[in-house]
Amino acid sequence: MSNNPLTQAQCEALAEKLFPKITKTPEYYAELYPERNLPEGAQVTRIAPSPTGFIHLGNLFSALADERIARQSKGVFYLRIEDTDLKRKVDGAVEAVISTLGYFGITFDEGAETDGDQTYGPFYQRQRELVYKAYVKRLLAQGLAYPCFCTAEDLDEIREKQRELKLTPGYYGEWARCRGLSYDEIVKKLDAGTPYVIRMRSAGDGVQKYVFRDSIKGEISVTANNRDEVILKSDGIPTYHFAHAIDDHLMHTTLVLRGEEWLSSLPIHLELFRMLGFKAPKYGHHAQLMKIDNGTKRKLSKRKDPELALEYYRKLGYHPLAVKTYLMTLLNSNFEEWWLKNPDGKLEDFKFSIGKMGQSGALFDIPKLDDVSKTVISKLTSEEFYDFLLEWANNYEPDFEKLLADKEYVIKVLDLCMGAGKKRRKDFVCASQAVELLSYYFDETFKPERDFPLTPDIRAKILTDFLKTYDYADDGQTWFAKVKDIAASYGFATDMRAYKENPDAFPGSVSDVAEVLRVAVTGHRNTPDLWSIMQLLGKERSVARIKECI
RNA sequence: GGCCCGUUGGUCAAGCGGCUAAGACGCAGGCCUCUCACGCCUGAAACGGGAGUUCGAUUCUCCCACGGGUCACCA
Repeated sequence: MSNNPLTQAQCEALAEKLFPKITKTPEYYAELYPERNLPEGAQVTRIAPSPTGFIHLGNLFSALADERIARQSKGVFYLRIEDTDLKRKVDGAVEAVISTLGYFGITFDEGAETDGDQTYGPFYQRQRELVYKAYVKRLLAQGLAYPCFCTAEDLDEIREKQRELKLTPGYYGEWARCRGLSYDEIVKKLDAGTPYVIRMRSAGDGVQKYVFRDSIKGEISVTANNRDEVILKSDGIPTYHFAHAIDDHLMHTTLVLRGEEWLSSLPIHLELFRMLGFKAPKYGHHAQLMKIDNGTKRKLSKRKDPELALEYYRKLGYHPLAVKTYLMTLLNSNFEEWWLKNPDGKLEDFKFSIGKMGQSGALFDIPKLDDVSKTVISKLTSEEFYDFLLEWANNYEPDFEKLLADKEYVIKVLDLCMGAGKKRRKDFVCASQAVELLSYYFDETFKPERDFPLTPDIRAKILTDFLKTYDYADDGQTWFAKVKDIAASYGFATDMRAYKENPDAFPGSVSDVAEVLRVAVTGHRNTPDLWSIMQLLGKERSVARIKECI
């Protein structure tokens, strides 16, 4: 007990004076939350967001890793709500966390608002106040914690002085004024009703270094903590540090995965675990997601980057599996290779390992997301993609939802647009983009750009010629033969190879003729097979659209 | 500023003392009996800098630079 001016008896008296109503002991809680009965090697992981109402990519990123590790090892993955800061609390935030993560297929075995096992609950930190206090009381009795009466101004003053002296700022050593308070002084302040916090009495010197083994980063050098960190705030609620130690011990978390911004407070946590007589969990600190801004890499920011919010992707209609898959490529460097080899493999089949998690901050790359997304969607059946579009439209695009009402027709359209068998097309990136891509299949959204090749008069002639021989009953080959005939009648090349070898020998080619038709019918220059489209649209509509262009 | 983490093509990255330094996205070019998409082929493109250890450093050590993080009664 480093320079504690109080005697053992005084410590105990103080603990009792401060927390007379706390009668449950650490032993009681140890029994209440027994060791989990899990198979060998099972990992217990968790995500512990604070209910600020903002769920971002980083949350999903770690949740994905936590979930994989737990499920893969037949362990437990739970949700704990860190609502110790009432200033940041937002109503409905917990529901938002669950629903948003749920959208991306993340579910919990236990935790807040789940119907899983409640043995280790409650999972809201606010509701665990008495648990924390039992441990605070014990620490007090052991002389490992003490009340501190410093005001915010006092602390500012201390920091200011330290800054002048070029010392490390913080409440430690001789700067920890209240650390040396006598029993009488403490009692006097307490009786006067002076507000206080409880601080841990650090035994570290802030100098000694030791090597810590991080599950992701490997060996890292840490300096022993020497700060008398606040463990219980003046409102009687613990700080993150303390709640983390208590909860993760009592809930028997085996692996804590968190952002590397926590690395600097690791010494505090380690000391806390030691002080409390707990075995510390394994830690894995992962790098942050970054973005490129004005040529420099920086952390994704809540205020400046809408793409940080998960809601952003949901709104744009990215398929949840696409976002997950992309995140997985960032999460585990060997995932992509595996995915290429196992194109039909499910995410769950991939053997995820924390050791393969990246060391440095990955840049979130939308083009790459889009590519992954196209692939993911191309693996969906038309039916599945239809259901996805429908659900999205139902939430975000009511007009589009109306168009989807004719399911039979839309499925046929999707069949065409997605291609069949091995020849899958990869046109679709997300639902909002699909609305654009599909626009010409519906009269309501058909807005032709009419960007024709060739001159207006020749184009009109081609269209007129086409209508003369057009027969809806023709099969694709017959149809195309007729298109070729038209091309030939204008002296256009009908053999594309010959045309490409000597383009100047012809005034145009069959591709120009097809293009004129394509633009007339769809309003676009790039579409899937035109004959099929016309079959789908039906004779009336196709002919009408062509006539309109003559 | 102190402390901590990081630095391989534009991006994500493999690499773990000896390699023509993988692969993916993107980009450029080409091929695929009408465009596009798909697919395939080809190409351009990288070890931040400086010392040291070593027969030999992308890989190990140190220094520097740069990037990031953190120093709250926020998590």
